[in-house]
Amino acid sequence: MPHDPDPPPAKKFKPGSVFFRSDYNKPGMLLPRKGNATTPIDIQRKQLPIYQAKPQLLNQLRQLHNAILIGETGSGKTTQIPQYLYESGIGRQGIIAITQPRRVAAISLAGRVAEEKRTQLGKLVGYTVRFEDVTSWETKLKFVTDGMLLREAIGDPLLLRYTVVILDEAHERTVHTDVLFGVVKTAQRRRRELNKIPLKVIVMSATMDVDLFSEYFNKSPVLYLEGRQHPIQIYYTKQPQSDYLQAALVSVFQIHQEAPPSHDILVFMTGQEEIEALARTCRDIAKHLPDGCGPMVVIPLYASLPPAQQLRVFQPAPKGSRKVILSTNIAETSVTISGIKYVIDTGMVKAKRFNPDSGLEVLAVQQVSKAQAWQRAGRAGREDSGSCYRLYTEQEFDNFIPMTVPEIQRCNLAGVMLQLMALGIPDVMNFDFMSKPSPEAIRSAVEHLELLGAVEKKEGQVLLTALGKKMASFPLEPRYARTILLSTDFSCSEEILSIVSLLSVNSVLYSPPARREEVLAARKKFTSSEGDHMTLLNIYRAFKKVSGNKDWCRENFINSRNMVLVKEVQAQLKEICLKLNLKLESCGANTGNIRRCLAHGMFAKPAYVVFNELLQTSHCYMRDLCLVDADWLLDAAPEYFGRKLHPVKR
DNA sequence: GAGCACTGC
Repeated sequence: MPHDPDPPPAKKFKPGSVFFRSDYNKPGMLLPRKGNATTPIDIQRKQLPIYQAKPQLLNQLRQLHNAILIGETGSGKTTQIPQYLYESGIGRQGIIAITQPRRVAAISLAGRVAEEKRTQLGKLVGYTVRFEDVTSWETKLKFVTDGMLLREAIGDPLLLRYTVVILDEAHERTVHTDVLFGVVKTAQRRRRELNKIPLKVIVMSATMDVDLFSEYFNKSPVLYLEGRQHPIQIYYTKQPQSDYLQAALVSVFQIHQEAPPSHDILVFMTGQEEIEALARTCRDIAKHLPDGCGPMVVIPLYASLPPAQQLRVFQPAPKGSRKVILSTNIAETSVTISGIKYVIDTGMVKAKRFNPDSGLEVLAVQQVSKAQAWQRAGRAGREDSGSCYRLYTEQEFDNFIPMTVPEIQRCNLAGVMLQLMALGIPDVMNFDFMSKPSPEAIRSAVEHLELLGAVEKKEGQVLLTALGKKMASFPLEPRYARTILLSTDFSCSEEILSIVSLLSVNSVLYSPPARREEVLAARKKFTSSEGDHMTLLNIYRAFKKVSGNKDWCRENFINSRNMVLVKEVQAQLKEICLKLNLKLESCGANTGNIRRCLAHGMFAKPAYVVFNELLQTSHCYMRDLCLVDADWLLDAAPEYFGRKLHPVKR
């Protein structure tokens, strides 16, 4: 069956990685249709594919309590459906919420819809994300991150302010979306039982595999919307590739030698190190290309890159040059780059898993799912038709798992379980998850919460303690929340608030490997013999002393963006502490108190150090260590350490 | 002496 009707752009560079063609036959595709920036906004709205379906769509949505909506990128579903509902009076008694997994999406979508409604953002149309609430009493269409709506549900489990909740990007299956599924389903049922205004739930997905959604929401009907995705030609390798990096390199230069220079290439890879290595190799080879082959601009893209360098992916390459972007899966959803004509998919991704027995997190390279491979391919067809070169055979693709395992089945559930309890869910052990986590993962999470004193078991029931209730009010991992709550006992709440803020954002340290010596020299100034936490605290204090000066950050290899985030988190945590009447005080030079407090909050592993993270990559790592005394640990959790340190012989 | 995908409250 496989044949080779249309060989790849070139095979001059190195034979052996020839692709053959397969038809891109995902449903719901339209031929290219160009948008027009000068078209008035209400005409633009009517040109969207969804506009044709508006009457039937509203008819259906008016009657249904639940609906699943499949719409591809460009269908206009996210911006139009909330407006259609509002304009036709559906859900007028309350607010229509549209959830998004990402902050930027919530913010920009709200901006777009406000513009279409010709109103000021924050009036009829608004958004709520962490640290930012642009809504008012007038707001009827509210874009919100799923995590934010979940937090809101702790104060109002029936979501009574809302008449419609639209869960967008549901196919991504973030932990927050998954928990929300259960929360809205419960709220719907309870509101019916209590004779309150009904809650309409619309689940929106960009992929076809929605049986689970439909099944979960009482076999609710599935509605289809045409998108504006352009055709994408898929190519597979004829033979399995033993070295996907080598295969990627060959493919980049094959395309480079044949395709017009204005056609940019996006390569999906797994991480910073291999991206930087391949970038160097590409640049070296590009210097020695035959005549007639244009120059190449190679741009790495991954999340830990400083913002200024991330922005380079949006700059067009100089005329006659080709842009080649080497990216992690950040370009799958979070960063959208225009002008991509070719996608090269290595078929690999780095993903985190959690082992509930050992408490060990594993970050490892693995194969992508089919859904993820389609998502990657789709990045080539955003403005025009494109091509996707898969560095694996069609048989290999057939053996990929259909969908990425939902995050809720891969992560530490301690925070999720605590949140469910705070929501007043009666039987958390048997919560109605759409995709159930393993019983071990649930049990391990509840045990962890028990050790932290957040829950207690009574007559087979798991109950939230007063401490647990306070812990749930912090937007933090439970152990961090507990550490803060304990800090008043050690008179060091000021310091602990700073340290927990530092630990709860991505690293504030920026360490370009090429400048290793300089980095070490700069860091030395802040290093504390008492451990990483104290070092971080030193850095934070120095940062505040210079009022967050950006030059200072650059000179000291500090990531200023993350540092600003630390400040915002710290302010938020402080506010919560004040609401809980927690005394804020500093321990001054008595740093032993800080470490003692850390030991009490984060004791969950071997004695003598407490750590921030236990992670397995090529080796097993403990990150962010802090020296503690063994008897502090025994003092913190006598039962736990009595068992772990002196195992009973049988 | 080597290292860490991506979000979010």
